[in-house]
Amino acid sequence: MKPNNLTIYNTLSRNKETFRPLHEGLVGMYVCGPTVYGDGHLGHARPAITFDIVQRYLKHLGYKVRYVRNITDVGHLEHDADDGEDKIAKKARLEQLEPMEVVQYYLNRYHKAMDALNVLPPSIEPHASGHIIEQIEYIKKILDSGYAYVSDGSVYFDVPKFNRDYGYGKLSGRNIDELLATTRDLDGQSEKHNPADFALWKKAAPEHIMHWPSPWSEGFPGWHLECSTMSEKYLGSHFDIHGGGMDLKFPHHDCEIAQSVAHNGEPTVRYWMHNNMITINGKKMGKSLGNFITLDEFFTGSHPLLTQAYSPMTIRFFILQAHYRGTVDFSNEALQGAEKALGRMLDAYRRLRDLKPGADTPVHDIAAIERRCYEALDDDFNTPMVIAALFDACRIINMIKDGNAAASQADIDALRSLMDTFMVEILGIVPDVTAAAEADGGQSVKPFEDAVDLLLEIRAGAKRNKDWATSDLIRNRLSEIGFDVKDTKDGWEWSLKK
RNA sequence: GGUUCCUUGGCCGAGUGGUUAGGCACCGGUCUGCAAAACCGUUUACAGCAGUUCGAUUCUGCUAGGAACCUCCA
Repeated sequence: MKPNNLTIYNTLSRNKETFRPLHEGLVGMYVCGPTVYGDGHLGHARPAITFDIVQRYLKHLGYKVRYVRNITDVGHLEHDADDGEDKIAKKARLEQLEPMEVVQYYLNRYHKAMDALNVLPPSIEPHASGHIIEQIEYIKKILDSGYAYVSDGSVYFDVPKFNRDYGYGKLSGRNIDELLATTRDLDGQSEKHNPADFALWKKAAPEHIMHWPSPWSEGFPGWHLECSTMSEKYLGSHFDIHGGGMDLKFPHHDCEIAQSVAHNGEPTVRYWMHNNMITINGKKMGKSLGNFITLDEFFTGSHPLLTQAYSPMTIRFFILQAHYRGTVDFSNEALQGAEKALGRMLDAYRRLRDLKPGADTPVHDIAAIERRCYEALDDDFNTPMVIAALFDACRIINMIKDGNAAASQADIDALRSLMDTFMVEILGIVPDVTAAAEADGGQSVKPFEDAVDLLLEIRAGAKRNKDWATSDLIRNRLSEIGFDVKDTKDGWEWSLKK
């Protein structure tokens, strides 16, 4: 374990708190994952990347992290909740597919997008549909404790009773009395004792195709239950971090707290973390708003709002340039700025490879930059400050490369270690790789890279002879083919054009 | 209406009661056969009003504008 002073902003206390795990050296973390009934969009990238950083940094500090991120494949009701039809079932019928086939299709695509964004997989990715038995057992315990009731084959959580005993809505700061006063009684909710009560188990309507047997009815679990059930199953009745989007604070997470407390008698989560939303032109992206852009559309540029394609790493870098608790607004101008900034950082990282020492003793205070990186991460994962510090390192790298600054071997080693640790390992920023290069670890492209170097060697010879025609011909032709060629003090460097 | 929160320079985006965030863009310079890159330098800030303070962008109040949640959504 490295000594650390990590602080985390706890949504529940509304304060930054020193992080101390429940069990020495171990961290349990649960994050609300995607509902896989459609393509992953920008909104999915934010929490995935936010908690990817949390996972990576905790691991870097030496913790053994069990990171659970669920897959919601049952239980979320459609907007027109009157017919009680499951979201996934509805989409499935639309496409004439088996529901689980829809789930698998979109889950595969989700994983592919996460890989492209260099989001590490969670330790466990449990499906709600695979934990129906556990959820039924969970409901039984809540019924036993007296905080739920059965009504016409469905089971509802008794919110007023829970509120009297423990207080409901603490996370979102909601006042239950006002909630009750402002919630209208809707048709079809008459089986509830109170409009604020939420379903733990819902009897399936005849046309509902995803349903399971239970002691109360043929039906499906309520939409808050899976997270309480699966987090307890894999992390225990008390665990460290629970994350998700801010939009989930209410009702989802407040309901989770209610369920867990009714089930165990006390809260289960120690640190609640919520990432903020992504907006497009100042408005939240939403399925109902119709302004959402899928990740694939970003990667290919195929959306009317996009003037060009943006690589997965550009998206990741852009998100990390803002703090996770702030909103971030997407615009082409901002994205293009991020793309250039990322290129600058990756260029410097590449130059690190063949940096030559020109001094015997260290001349740069790389340790100070490292300190700034740790302080930033310890301060509730302040990734923008880490990036700012790394850019200072990039400037030093460029100066050494250009011969504008001396450096010792120790300096160069420190810079390499710094960039490898913070840029690559913790921020997860790496060059985008092509599918071909990825397939065999770069073996197949090596000969082509050597061929480009050969051409540039010939060009260097032409330059020595002041044969500018040949020199420019090679550079121009390579440019047409798709390479950027830059001359340096003692040679050249090239890269594929963006 | 209720709850929570935001408003920083051309753009994005940190942060702080008094000291350069960083990136992109722009401008000037150095370097270069040219180009690109790189480096150096300059310029543009803290929504408005009032208060607390020796001093506020940073604390308090009010005003204006905006957002999320309260209903499926990351």
